[in-house]
Amino acid sequence: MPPAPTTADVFNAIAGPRRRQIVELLERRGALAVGTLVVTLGLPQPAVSKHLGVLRKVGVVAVIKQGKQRVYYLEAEKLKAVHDWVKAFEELWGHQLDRIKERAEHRAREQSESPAPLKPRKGQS
Amino acid sequence: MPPAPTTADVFNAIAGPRRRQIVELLERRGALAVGTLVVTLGLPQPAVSKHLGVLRKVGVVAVIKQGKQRVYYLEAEKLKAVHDWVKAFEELWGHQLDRIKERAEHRAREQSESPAPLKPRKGQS
DNA sequence: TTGACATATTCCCATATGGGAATATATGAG
DNA sequence: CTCATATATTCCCATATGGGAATATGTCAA
Repeated sequence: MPPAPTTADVFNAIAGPRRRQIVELLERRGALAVGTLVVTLGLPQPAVSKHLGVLRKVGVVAVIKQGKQRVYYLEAEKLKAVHDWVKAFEELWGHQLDRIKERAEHRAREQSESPAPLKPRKGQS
Repeated sequence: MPPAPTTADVFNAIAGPRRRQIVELLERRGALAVGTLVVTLGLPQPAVSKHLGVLRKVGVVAVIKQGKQRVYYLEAEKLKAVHDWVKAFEELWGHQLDRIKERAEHRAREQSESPAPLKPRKGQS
């Protein structure tokens, strides 16, 4: 039973710094062949190809075959999902945090659930 | 040599769906004790505590000791980093993508670097 | 003190990951 | 066809990860 498929979504794709670097490069320089990324990142070519594979699988980048080269470019709409998700918390970081702490202390009164998944220790004597 | 410390930043923290779920819950319901999260997520308590540990380590959540309970709340400013990063690509998903593809094909002319990290195959005769 | 409750920590295991090394595939040149 | 270039794929290894199970820590009540 796969309760939570961790991988293969946009959030996971941009979790790695290297992959974020690639995305930034593709944004600043428009569209780049693998070889250019290899030189720029200073990574071995297979590593770059694998990162590009992850980004491509989730649709953050796409490829054009240009002769023997593969030119990668950004598909920025896929990043919009991330943008939208974080945007939901935008209003929060405008408010002073102390209020949040107060709210935490206030609402803590209501926290008294009995988590069923807790197994009894071993049966008392 | 750690060329790129993959872990322990905000991007990595929200990469897991479970952790994103926790963040969403804390936003919608304000501040929650671990037990509440355990019940809501249907995860065993240790798992929840570990996820909270990851989020806390990067500062996305914080804790208040409330009696025996630990009440967690959001520190939304940490999410701002993600917001800012994605925002840099905001303008891109407003433009039609065909132009980007054209641009890719256009710029592909300039892609002719010689990746040094490529080892010669076996030495030609 | 002891005991119950709430949470954290540790150990274990299966899987995913990044990068290195080697090899395979594809495409163009001749 | 063969060869070289450009990239992708595979194998391997060390490390990280999520979740289960068990245990430890902390805090309150009596």
